[in-house]
Amino acid sequence: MAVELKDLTKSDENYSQWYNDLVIKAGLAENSAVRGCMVIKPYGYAIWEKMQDVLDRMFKETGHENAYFPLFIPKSFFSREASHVEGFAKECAVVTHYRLKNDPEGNGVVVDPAARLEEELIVRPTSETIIWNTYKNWITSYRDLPILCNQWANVVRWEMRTRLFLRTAEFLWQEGHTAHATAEEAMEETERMINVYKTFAEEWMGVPVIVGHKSPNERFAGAVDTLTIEALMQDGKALQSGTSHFLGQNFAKAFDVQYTNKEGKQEYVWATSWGVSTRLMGALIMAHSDNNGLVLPPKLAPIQVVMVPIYRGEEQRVQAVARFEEIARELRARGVSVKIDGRDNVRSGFKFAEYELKGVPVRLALGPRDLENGTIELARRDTLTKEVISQEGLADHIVKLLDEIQQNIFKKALDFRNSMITKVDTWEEFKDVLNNKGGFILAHWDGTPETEQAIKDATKATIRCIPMDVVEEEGTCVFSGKPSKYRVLFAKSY
RNA sequence: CGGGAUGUAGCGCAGUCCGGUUAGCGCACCUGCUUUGGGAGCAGGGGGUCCCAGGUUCGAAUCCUGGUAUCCCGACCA
Repeated sequence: MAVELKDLTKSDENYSQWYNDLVIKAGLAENSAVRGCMVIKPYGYAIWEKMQDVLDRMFKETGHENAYFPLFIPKSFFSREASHVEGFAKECAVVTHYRLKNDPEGNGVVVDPAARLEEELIVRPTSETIIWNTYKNWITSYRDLPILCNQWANVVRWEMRTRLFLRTAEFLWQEGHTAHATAEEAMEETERMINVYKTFAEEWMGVPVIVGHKSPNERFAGAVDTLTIEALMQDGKALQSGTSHFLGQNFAKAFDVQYTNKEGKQEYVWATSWGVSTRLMGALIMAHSDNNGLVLPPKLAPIQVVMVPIYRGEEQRVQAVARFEEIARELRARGVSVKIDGRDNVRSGFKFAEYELKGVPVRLALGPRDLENGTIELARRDTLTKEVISQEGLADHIVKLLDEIQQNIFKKALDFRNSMITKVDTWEEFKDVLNNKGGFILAHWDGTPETEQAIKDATKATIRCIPMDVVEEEGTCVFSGKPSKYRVLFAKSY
């Protein structure tokens, strides 16, 4: 069971190996027999479940309901919205047959050629098409609007190269799909949901994000406008962590979804869609982890406090565990999730290292000395500090401490992120910062897709977003020298 | 689909150039004893289609031919 993490040398290509190593060794996930697909292990899934719980609650608080739509989408649906199919067609898994049969030559089973589907089915890469095909039947009058649905599901995008959590062929996510009577209402919804994501990322994951509009090049296929939250990882690369799209009337027109307004006139419905995925797990890991492993924010940690008894002989072990049981009861009564690790077949030092690797925020150790003195050893994962304190008032202390850790983790990530936003005004500076410092770059851009593409070709950096709080400012494009009205956010990204 | 590399025990690797005992090492696993306030020590033990197929040879993990799988770098992307 002994696992050792390679030393993390940030900002070079070792980081991705280190990340991979960490995900596997911390027991979050591993590669599966199917190329590009991932097995999420119980510990990783427990974190995802917590994320789901919180998000689901936030969606419901903003008026949404859950529903479920089919995994398979008839191929013809994809032809309806031209730019949508262009964005997704290349990476879809296609079902062509519905039956296997025994190989006449005796080599196991083969696809039965007689069982060819008349129309192929696409395994959903996203559900706009099947959902809008359904909404058509749900909507006839303004009284039917708005429709505010969310779906928790898996989707498949046949990516060429995959990375655990960040990009897998199949991934878990939620996708909200809403239908509105007016453009204003749909735009409000688009903004509302990106702000839900921002709140979740910052207050629960402890990951600061920048909210903004995607440039046309980076926009979702089929959207009129895409809002994004962009996070910064410790190696200086950006990670798109959630998106919310204003779809205009594109899908309503493609699927002929009209409603009768108060004046008795037929109008097309306005749409939004928004989603976050298990990629958030990647963001969580890469935003906070250190050389000892994961650092989980208390609000999402499956285990918030772990207790490790120190003992010599069975009698001492039982005593320590018994005292831990009492403390655990007090903590659980305060809503803290606790694990007592009374295993006798690994040593305490091993357990310390193991829970650090797994990112448990607080660790308590209790031995004969403590039992005698009424003290206990408390270690913080975020600062890697430990202190011996009195058992008096321990539960209340820990509740406060968990809160403090949550804030500290966020602050640390925020300070780092802020230190990695650089304003540049020349192309030389741009390249220099990108190569030697990394992080976000605020620079003027002439607003053309051609320039954006040229910058990408030259440096691999893309426009992550045009920040919401952008300030109007006269300037010249860092690449083309043409006039620009504001700075946009560039970075290399995952 | 282009460029590069690698397939040897559950994992990580050495051995391959230069063919030659019974294929080896670290971790993990099993047994026993001693240990236990930061990843224990000693002793013993189990586990192999050396990726697959064919060829050369007295003899192949090693050489040759073909296949196949995986990984990395590009293009694609939440």
